[in-house]
Amino acid sequence: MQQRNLTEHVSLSGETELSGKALKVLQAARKVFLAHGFSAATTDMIQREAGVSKSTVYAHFINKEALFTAVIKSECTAFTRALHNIRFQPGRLKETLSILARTYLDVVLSPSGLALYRVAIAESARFPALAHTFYRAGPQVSARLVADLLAGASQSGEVNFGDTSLEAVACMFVNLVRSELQLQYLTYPDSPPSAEQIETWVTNVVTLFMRAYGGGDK
Amino acid sequence: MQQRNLTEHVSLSGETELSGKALKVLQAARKVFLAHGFSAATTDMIQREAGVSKSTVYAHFINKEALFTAVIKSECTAFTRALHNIRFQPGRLKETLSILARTYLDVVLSPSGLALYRVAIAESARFPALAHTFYRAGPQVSARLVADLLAGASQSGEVNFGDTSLEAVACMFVNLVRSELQLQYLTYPDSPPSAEQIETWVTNVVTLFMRAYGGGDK
DNA sequence: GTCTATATGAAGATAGAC
DNA sequence: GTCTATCTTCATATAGAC
Repeated sequence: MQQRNLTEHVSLSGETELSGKALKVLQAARKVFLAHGFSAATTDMIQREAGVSKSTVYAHFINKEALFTAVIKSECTAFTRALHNIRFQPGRLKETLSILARTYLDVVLSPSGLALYRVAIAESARFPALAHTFYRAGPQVSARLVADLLAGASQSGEVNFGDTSLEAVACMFVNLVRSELQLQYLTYPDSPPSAEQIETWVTNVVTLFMRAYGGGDK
Repeated sequence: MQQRNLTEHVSLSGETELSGKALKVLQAARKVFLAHGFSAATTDMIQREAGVSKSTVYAHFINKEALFTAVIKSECTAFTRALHNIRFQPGRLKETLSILARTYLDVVLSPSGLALYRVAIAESARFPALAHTFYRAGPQVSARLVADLLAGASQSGEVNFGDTSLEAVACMFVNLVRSELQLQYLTYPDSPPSAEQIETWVTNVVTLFMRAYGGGDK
């Protein structure tokens, strides 16, 4: 455990209580770390952003690493929570996949979703455990969600995956939904994907999967 | 231009001449920046790695930013060159796509390919122009290569893309080939994807596309 | 161009009063 | 817990001799 004597259970989302200034520090750290990454962020920026003094920062977190860890873990938790808001009803697989894809992209392409990806990847050498947490909280959870959906469709005979495992299909789906738009946004941060671009991409991806696996038992 | 009086045309790959120590500096900078990113890398590391003094570094590059820019541009050029080594013959689309996918993954999952991606993304806010260069040199070139291949297959009636544009199909293909294994390697740098994992993934992806678009005119 | 030595500033972290 | 003031280290960059 790398925190100090916080009231308990840190969470940026305010699930739980933390003395006022500690929360301010954590929120400030979130903003600064997500914007600048670990190395380029300074404790001065965080302190200033939080409106507290340096020693208040260090009263709550033993050092910069601990603060970073707290922020990233908290973001991963929030990310997973956002994913679990994705709901779908069985039947009408094509529509369901489209909705799921759009909702997933909403999270992935949100400012904090994008920044979390960037920072987790950038710091994977220095913070390997955080990178693992990120993978499990994001890509892995998403693939699991899609796999559950596909399992239902498979049982009802709506789809036929041939020799490809259901998990592999789910994994391919989430990767394909995410990758190109995310990469474009990461490399052109000033030109976020337009709503039309997103819609076209989702349509193309869903069409690809329906052409390949749709049409039921063969 | 951010370099100083180099003999001419910097290139890490040794295309061209640069006074001995300047090349040493650039090679050292490559190693250090790709390993640590921009902020965590220090000119001390580079100087030590190159076996020269601080002032030798600054005799050739006006500052740390210029050195970083030179390194990343050079890596992007090398990346594109590696991609253009991908050759394929028309006909036998499925085999050709598999070969292309494996060769592409070879480049993307190489230590320098992976590091370039990580650093370009991590520093896209501070060096937007470099991020653009990276996107064009990597993902964009790859998609173009695949599009050219698919155009041939489409003309010969080997495939039918329905309402989806050829460029979109090519883009989806390279993204799907890359994304999952790259992300796994980025988040678990100590467990590179195994040969079997790569083979399975490529098979699944190629199968997906052949099921969706193969079988010729419909 | 290249070196040694150094100026200058900034960053992480702490001391000690309240 | 919180502040102001400060310690210490280290990073970028330069000066000046050869």
